[in-house]
Amino acid sequence: MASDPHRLSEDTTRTLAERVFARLQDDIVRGVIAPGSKVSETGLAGRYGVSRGPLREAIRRLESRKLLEREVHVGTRVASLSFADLIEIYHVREALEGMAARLAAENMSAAEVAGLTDLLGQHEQQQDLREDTAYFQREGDLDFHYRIIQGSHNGTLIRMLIGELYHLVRMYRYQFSTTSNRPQKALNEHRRIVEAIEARDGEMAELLMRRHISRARENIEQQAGGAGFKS
Amino acid sequence: MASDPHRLSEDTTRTLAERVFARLQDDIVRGVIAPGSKVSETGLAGRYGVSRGPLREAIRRLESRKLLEREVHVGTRVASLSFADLIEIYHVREALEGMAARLAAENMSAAEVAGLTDLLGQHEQQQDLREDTAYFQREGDLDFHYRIIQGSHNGTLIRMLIGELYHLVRMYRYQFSTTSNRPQKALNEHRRIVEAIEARDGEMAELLMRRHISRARENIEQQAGGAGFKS
DNA sequence: TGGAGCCTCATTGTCGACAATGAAATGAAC
DNA sequence: GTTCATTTCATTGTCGACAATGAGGCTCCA
Repeated sequence: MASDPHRLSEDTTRTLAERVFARLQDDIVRGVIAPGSKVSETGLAGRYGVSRGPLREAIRRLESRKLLEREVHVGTRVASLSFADLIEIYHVREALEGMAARLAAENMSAAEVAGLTDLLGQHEQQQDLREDTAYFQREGDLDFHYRIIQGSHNGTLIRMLIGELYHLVRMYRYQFSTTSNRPQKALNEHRRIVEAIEARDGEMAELLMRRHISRARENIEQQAGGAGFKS
Repeated sequence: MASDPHRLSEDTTRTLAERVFARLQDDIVRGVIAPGSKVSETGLAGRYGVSRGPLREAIRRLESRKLLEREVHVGTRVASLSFADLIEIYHVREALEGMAARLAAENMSAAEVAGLTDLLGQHEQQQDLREDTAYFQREGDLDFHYRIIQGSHNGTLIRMLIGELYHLVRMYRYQFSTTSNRPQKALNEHRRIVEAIEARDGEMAELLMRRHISRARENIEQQAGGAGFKS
């Protein structure tokens, strides 16, 4: 993805509306467009070089993903996660990803399990060398969770988590530049989850995943005082 | 023109796109437009008396709710739930509504609990009188679940369940005209869930709700042979 | 000086027209 | 008669223009 930040790629395979949707979502999640800021249709249309038609479609889709908030006849603004919102999301993640871990332990193919073990090994090596810790925390952690969710082989579950919730989680991470203060602990927890999946122990995988996410939530709750949350 | 049943009401409070969205969703969920049938933008635009602009926005929103399936440059068709899809949804419901029941037991106000008890009383009376059983099964059951979900006071959870999953559940119910063969059992299970909530026993409420939905799923799985599922 | 009402204007909502695409219909070659 | 290429043509994708709405500024009056 080495394209100009403000121009849609010349990829003609997909439709214009889809490209502007992906582009706009990325800009929102990464914080290129400030959370809470108001965006105008004409402004965005100019920014991405499209007319308002495709843009409005993208806005509607982002709206149903809670990345944009619209008020009729007034305007659209980028969502700004409140502390309460984030805690809510983590509670839902706990339930859904716990289920995903259980299903992954039951349904993952041998190749998928091997790939997961591989990924964990890479993370441990990075951690070992003390290199690129920020990368691990920001995207590597998500890769790990993505794999397990995909491994559930439940399309509805995958859609709800990866297709909807995780965009908000990612936006939050960019918004507060969270570099977890517990990377080593998180990595150990990942290790134990993988072991449970390798052993095809669904119950254990669910328990460990729930605890893992629960601890992450508690960590956020503790740090909450300092950060500048919406309210 | 004004008497055309398919024309949108003259309600000018909301925007045209929102009204056509609500209208189209209703027609899809209720099966007025046959599942799996192809719909054209011009056709729908004529049907609802709007131009293609607002209609396309409605289509995009229904698409993200999985009520419509679109193929670029080809067309849009009404979603048709496969058996596997439905089972997936029930698994997700089990996790999410179990959580909702626990949160409801913890967070519902006294007034909300009273209202829930009231609703259950009405259902038991209807059941007792053997009247309107179909109504109970189709909408009354959903009312019960809606209340508990709302009682969780978790906006994200409410959005995912009521804002997204339940439309599919409702569509399935209309599609197969399901008159549950276990209304009395289901009602008893509802009763026990309410008792757990009244006792503020979150763990028990979650357990009972999970079991309730799990049994409903098993019931569907047993009946599956006869019905004409997509594949 | 302060406030109420009016007006202006930027922004959103809606529409019809044109371009691009894919699928069905037509016809020619074997 | 079958198959393949070509050509239509209906349908979707995109655009610019017009209408409607609400926010902010301006004037006027007490």
